Amino acid sequence: MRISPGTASFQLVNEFTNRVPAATVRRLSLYLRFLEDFGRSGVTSVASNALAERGGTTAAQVRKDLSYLGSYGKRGLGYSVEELTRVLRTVLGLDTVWRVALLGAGRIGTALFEYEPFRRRGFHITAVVDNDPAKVGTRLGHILVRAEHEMECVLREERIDLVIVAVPAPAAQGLVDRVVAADVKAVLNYAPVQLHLPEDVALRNVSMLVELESLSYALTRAADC
Amino acid sequence: MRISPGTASFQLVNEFTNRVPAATVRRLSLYLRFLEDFGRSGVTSVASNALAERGGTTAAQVRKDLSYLGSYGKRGLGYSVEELTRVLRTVLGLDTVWRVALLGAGRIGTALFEYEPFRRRGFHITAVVDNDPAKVGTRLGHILVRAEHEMECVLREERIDLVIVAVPAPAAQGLVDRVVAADVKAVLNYAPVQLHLPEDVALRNVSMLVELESLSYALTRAADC
DNA sequence: GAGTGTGAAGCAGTTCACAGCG
DNA sequence: CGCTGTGAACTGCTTCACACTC
Repeated sequence: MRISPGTASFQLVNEFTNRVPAATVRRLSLYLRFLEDFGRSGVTSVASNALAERGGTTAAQVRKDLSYLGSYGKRGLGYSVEELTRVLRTVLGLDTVWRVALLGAGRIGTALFEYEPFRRRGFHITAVVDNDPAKVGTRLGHILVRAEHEMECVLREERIDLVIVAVPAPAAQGLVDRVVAADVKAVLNYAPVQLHLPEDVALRNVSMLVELESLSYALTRAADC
Repeated sequence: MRISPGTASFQLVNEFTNRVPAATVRRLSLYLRFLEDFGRSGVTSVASNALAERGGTTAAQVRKDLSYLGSYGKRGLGYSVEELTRVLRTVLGLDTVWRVALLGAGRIGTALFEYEPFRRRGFHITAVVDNDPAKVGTRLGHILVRAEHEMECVLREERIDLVIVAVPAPAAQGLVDRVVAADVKAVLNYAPVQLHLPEDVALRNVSMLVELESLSYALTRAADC
């Protein structure tokens, strides 16, 4: 039930990485960010309540979350910043470089393309596709914008792992159908539509409007109490 | 237990709008989008399973969600597209114009500023603040970019309801502290930090990285099974 | 003593199943 | 007969509390 603790190049066993609740996975992302900050400021050991305070949760939550990965804490002391950073990177799959294609080079697409932290985390946008003839052939950074009808070729040539959808809503479903056919297994969707795709393709939706509207709901509620 | 159904300008009673689960609120946003689509294509009545199919949930979920708002369905028939659209707009607080300030006119800020759907939904960005002297005094669309030190004035003058934070991570907390002091009650945070603010201020975080990293986790899991 | 790891309890959101109405 | 509305069962996440270890 315990991963050999002293191993330098440890291997995460399936039993642990299996069945980590989705809510926990999202928090692991945050913890990793905090750990990196702590590391930069020279902290070597961190307790669950420090992570909790930083992330707006409780210490119990942090410990439970981390316990899904194994036993990396030292009782009476906390967690080694360096070790835990390494573990989280591995669990989240951030040891690899992921090859990402950006579909849609409009406002949002361009902003995403230029968003530094993606690259720092190993998400390399190595292909950009757009259907606007005025854009095809131009460059985003040093990446050539390719025509939409070439997408299948591009996905194959660049061995794309993951696709970011930043095209207008009506175009999105048709495009991801082709993406799925080209055997890509992960889609990050910024288009304001609900995409339908097979079970084995991972999908996350980022909706700018949903968040704003939930704030609007909160404001309305606050107003009449 | 029932809101008088025939009233043209109906009023939503507190008992209903109270305690709608957050998860439901987010789905209501989606349903509203679908209803507007249905409306545009001339559909006048829609059943729970149609909404469910469109939104990737189940019919039971849709009915449960809508039941928090009252009884707007007709048994054997479904929901009136027009009526339900109206109800959702009201519940989500989209009958009002919300006055929004954008903090940070960088890549993300600019992209958000130019994102059309915000305005269509009644979120009007009426102020932009940045601390880069090169940007202050220029215009984003027809909005003058103001200096960061003027923020309090701007928030007051423009009677801002809601703030979008799109500044670099290190600047974010200091800025929202001032925003909170200026009595703004809602914050949409795009900066990659966990913000700490009083209970009575609504906060939503949009993290580009968290979503990508949860996909990365999913890809890693998929690979070794 | 300080702080982890974890069963068990508690809570919230989802799904089921069916009575009830149009 | 079709489809809603909803208590009841269920599932899964969070919190608690405490034994355990460094």
